[in-house]
Amino acid sequence: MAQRPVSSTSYHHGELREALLQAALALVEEGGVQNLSLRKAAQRAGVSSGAPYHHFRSRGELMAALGAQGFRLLGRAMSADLAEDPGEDLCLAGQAYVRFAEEHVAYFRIMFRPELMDAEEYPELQAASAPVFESLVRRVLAAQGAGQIPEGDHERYVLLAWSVTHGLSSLLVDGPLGNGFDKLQLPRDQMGELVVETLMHVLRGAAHDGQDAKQQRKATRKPRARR
Amino acid sequence: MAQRPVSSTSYHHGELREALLQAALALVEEGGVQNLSLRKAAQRAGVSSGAPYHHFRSRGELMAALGAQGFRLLGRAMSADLAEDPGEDLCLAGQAYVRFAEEHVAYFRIMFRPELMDAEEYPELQAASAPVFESLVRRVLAAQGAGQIPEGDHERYVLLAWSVTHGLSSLLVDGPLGNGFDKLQLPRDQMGELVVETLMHVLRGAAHDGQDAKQQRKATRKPRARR
DNA sequence: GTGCTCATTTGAGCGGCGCTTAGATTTGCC
DNA sequence: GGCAAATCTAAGCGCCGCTCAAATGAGCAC
Repeated sequence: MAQRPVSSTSYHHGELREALLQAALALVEEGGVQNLSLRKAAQRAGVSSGAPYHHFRSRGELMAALGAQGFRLLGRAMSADLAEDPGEDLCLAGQAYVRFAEEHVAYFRIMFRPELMDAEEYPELQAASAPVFESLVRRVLAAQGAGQIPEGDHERYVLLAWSVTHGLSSLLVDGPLGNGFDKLQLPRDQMGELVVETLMHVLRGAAHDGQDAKQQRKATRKPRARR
Repeated sequence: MAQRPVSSTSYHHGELREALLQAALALVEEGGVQNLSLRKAAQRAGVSSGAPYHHFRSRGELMAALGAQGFRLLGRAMSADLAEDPGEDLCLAGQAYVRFAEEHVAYFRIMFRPELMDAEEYPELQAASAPVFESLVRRVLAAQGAGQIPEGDHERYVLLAWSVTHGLSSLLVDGPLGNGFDKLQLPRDQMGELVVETLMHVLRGAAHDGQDAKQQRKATRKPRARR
């Protein structure tokens, strides 16, 4: 059963699975997803081209394993910064999402390519990505409870927040051909903070707006009569 | 110079370039980007495996051509619905963006994979995608002028709007492994309308909010003194 | 230690891929 | 009719994912 000899001069590698994952990630970092092949990864790990198939049923399964790693990293990154204020907390999580995409381009590209990993077959992926989504919902509900997001159906705000962070991340990672971004004056590495803050700002504005309207409605019986 | 014999029983195909593009799109629709190979496309068009290279220098160039087609379609889709009200206009354009992604998954997947088309080398792509971005900026400025988006630096709102529509589209197309979406009660085909409307709603709220604050500031000299 | 078992690894091989090249075929133009 | 250019074929190179029989060695019972 090979218990990690670490110095691998032997016939049995011992840590081949980990070595393959590491090599695969490096290959993606160097030349994109298309640069990742099991043969190259095997070569880097110092084994023959057939060896990987004892640890991964297919290239897709290796990609799924990398994707799961990525989701676990993302989850940790989003839980790293905490804030007392629920709105601020949501804000930090969103910014962490975008920062993760910028700093781990290779992971991000793999994570959202379900067609590359014969997804759905690999429950590890589901298990790794579920907490990320759940924490988002939790944060949106908390922010709503604190009156920093308009009341009512929370799902639309979950989807809105997720769309914004994921959209900006995708645009940064798979760039729009340099066509729009280059025309914007904003520096790339500040877009995450700026966009998430802007969204949070307008959400708070709308939340207060709604409260005012409601209070006013209560007082004067005239709905939507602001200003 | 072959002038499209249409009924192609001859040695020269005559419309091979178009036939290849059509076959390639069909292949992506059937099995994703990974299912597209020049050899298969050539076979569908009834020519040998070397023929495509007289019309496309590489697989990437064919993808770039498809991507350019996609951007032109997207541009047309976003200009289809017009509204008098600038805010409503921006809203419709955003919803058209998401609808395009849902209805033309194959195109959408190709358009935002710069690594698949040796992008930057193909000015056709730049030319096709630039108008889409420019129309977005124009609409944001118009909505700002009509007081439906907070004043000031418009770029943050351009980026916000783009991120929302692109993010939701990406999530719908490259699905988050069914992990989050399946837990939401919202029907997939209504997410586009809902999210874009929600964003526009909070933007309007924040815009009015800012106006109120400003007017109040003018009157009472007490900044941010609302409620 | 001896011998057994079985996961691991090898190496050869299959079909498919992107892309190149040499040569056959056709077209448009003079 | 004849010619140059464009188009297409056929063969081939190296790489790919994946499979399989055979070789290897680690762990375990004794």
